[in-house]
Amino acid sequence: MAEHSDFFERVYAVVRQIPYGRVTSYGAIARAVGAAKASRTVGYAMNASHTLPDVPAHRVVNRLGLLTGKHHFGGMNAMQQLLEEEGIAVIDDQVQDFKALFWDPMLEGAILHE
DNA sequence: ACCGTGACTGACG
DNA sequence: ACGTCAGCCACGG
Repeated sequence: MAEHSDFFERVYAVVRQIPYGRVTSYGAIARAVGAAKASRTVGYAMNASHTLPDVPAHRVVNRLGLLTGKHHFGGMNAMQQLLEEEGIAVIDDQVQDFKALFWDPMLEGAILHE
């Protein structure tokens, strides 16, 4: 009874595992779900994730650490504010010390076994 | 089933 | 290092 596509479910499952105060990239999630080339679709799935409370989409940025999707949060600074609440410094839509805050689902073994 | 869109990424100049 | 182009996958009309 998958109401949503399996692809979406896998994406949400990974995003939910993003630790507090950490961030990851769409590409990293895409690879974790087995679709490395579908990074764009990951963002698409995030757009529909607003219906799910356990999907911290604000912790998902592009591979450069830029808040490319902040515009989809309704407010201009909504995404940035959420990140700063977790102790993540964001300047000019750029996550500071992004490399250190980056959380790789593949490295953490958060991959879902089908 | 075809075409357009998109919260991306990698390669090239 | 920065800007631009093309490729890629999934969803909606």
